[in-house]
Amino acid sequence: MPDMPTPCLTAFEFQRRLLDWFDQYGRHDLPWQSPRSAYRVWVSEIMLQQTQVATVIPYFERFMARFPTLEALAHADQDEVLHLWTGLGYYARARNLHKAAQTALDEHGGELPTQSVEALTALPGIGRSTAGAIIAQSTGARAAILDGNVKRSMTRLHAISGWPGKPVIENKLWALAEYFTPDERLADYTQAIMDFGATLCTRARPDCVICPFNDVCAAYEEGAPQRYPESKPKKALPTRETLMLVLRDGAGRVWLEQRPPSGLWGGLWSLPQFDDRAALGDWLQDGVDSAVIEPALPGFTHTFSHFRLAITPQPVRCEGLSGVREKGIWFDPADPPTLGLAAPVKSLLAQLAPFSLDPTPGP
DNA sequence: AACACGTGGGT
DNA sequence: TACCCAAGTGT
Repeated sequence: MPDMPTPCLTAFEFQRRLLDWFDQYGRHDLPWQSPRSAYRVWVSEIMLQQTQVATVIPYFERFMARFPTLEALAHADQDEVLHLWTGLGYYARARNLHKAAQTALDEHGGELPTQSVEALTALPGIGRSTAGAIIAQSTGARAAILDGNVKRSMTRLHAISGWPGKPVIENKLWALAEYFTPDERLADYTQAIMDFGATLCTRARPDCVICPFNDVCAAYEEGAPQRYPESKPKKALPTRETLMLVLRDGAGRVWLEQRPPSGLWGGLWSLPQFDDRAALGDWLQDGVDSAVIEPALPGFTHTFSHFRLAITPQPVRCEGLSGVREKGIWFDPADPPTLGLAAPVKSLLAQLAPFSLDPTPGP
């Protein structure tokens, strides 16, 4: 292990203190802990990527009720998988999960290949850390994880400067994570190190007074544990402007189209989108004779991590639209289909429900 | 290496 | 309020 900082404790002593703390204060009743299976742990770990436990729990319960086994998931339509992911975000996780289930069914006898980190990371959506978490929790074999909790804990215990996302820093953190990983009680240790970061060594207000490592923590010694980990370098937030139309037929149904299989909201169903008004003009001339564009809904913007999306919804009254575009559906807002919808689109449609084509003079 | 990828919670 | 960021991975 080149480049490993001097550990704050021997691996054995670190494990003893952490597991003692976990036995008393750790979380022992998370939904994926009982019953514990490779499939359930896998699904939970995918959902938990960049997503907090409290957010995941209801999604996990619904997902397991509908897809109790890897085989059930593999046989499902992607539309239904994305439907259960609606609102959770990072939809590539759902597409990759679905694809990986099919691969496991076809090439691994219907089981997750938990024999090695390499076998697991060959599946889409499973990286080094997620592979370690699955192996440790479902088989008990020795495997390390390096999630945000471990990164925060390790940078503090060893006063490691620099943004942990930087490869040189990340390598040091992986070396420490591997070093501290025990040979026994792997499931407990893995849960313990995450619980420690999530509930004690928290980002804004770590509870150092009751921390089992406060006598060896370099950041605590410096008097400012919250200084670690250092922040990601910030960049300007671009705004993407786009035009999304709300098209309604005589029955008040809304026209939805499936987005491309990758990229933003990949595979989800959404309103027809146009880069600019010129593209819209072409499209309307293409098949709609009597379209009337009238502003009715307020401008809509949604802020993402890396950009702002400005949507300009405008209802279009038209006749005989079906056939204009090949792949789309007329969607009744009062009768939700089992299709994936992005959260802002779902919200927008919900606001649309009482809307009708009755002549409603604007203000 | 740097960026894309969602959403909701915390301060 | 306006950031920051959470059980990361893929390109």
